[in-house]
Amino acid sequence: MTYEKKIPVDLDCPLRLTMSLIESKWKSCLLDELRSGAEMRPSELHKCLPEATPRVLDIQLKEMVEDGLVNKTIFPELPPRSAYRITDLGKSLLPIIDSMLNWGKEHMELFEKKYGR
Amino acid sequence: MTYEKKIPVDLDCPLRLTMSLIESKWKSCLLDELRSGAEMRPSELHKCLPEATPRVLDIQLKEMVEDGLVNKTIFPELPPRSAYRITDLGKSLLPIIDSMLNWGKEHMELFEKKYGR
DNA sequence: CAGAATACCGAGAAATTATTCCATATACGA
DNA sequence: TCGTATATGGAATAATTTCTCGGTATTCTG
Repeated sequence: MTYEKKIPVDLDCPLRLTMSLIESKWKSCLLDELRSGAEMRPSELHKCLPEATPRVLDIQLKEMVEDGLVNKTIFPELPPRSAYRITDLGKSLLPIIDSMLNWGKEHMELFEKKYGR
Repeated sequence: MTYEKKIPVDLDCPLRLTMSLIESKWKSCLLDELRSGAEMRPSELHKCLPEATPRVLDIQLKEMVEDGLVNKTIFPELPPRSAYRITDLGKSLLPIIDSMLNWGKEHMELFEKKYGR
């Protein structure tokens, strides 16, 4: 496979373990999009995160399936159809995603002033 | 400079903003080490995080200073001495660090079983 | 005096991540 | 029939991040 993580997650330190599961560019956003527990199709997720290419979403979702954060269902139909759904393990990360989302909202203005636009 | 972030932080989405501040490999660990508010010297931080090279700690601390998460004091002495201290802004990230630390502790065993040691 | 410790930084190599482009196969609508 | 949508993934490239090595300068210890 072209994309294969050498060390899937970091087992040396609890903080690094958690970070290594979500630090890729779009994983936290994907968990946020999937938070309701509803099934979402790849094309739907791409519409929610248009800045990400379908390719990178595909790769990161695959890793998240492997790590147990989301499930994937493939419907044997044509045209092809598949769907992702957050698992209980993935849901247990949502409080962390929430706190990052809130922190970001509270401090966005500060960083816009500092770096920004 | 050799190491310069092209886009310092991600201003497009609150979640990405927060992530972009802490997603580098050692930043969350550095915040954790500095949490008490005490000053810590670079060599001291390296002793706490021996897996990281002094070089990468230096680079990531510099970015954290720029982002306002830590302060740096340089003492005009020889041999050279400097020290880092977490800022109020940095402290406001500690609840997030805590929740990641706790999640990691709770699920470490699961991932050790899964990906082995 | 030789060597370690101190902080820092440049340069290049290596590793990791992300992007871009192309190809597969099929059904549906214009 | 042609174009679009669908999901997926190979391959090459680009971008980013981290690692390794070496060099600066000075003090202190053995």
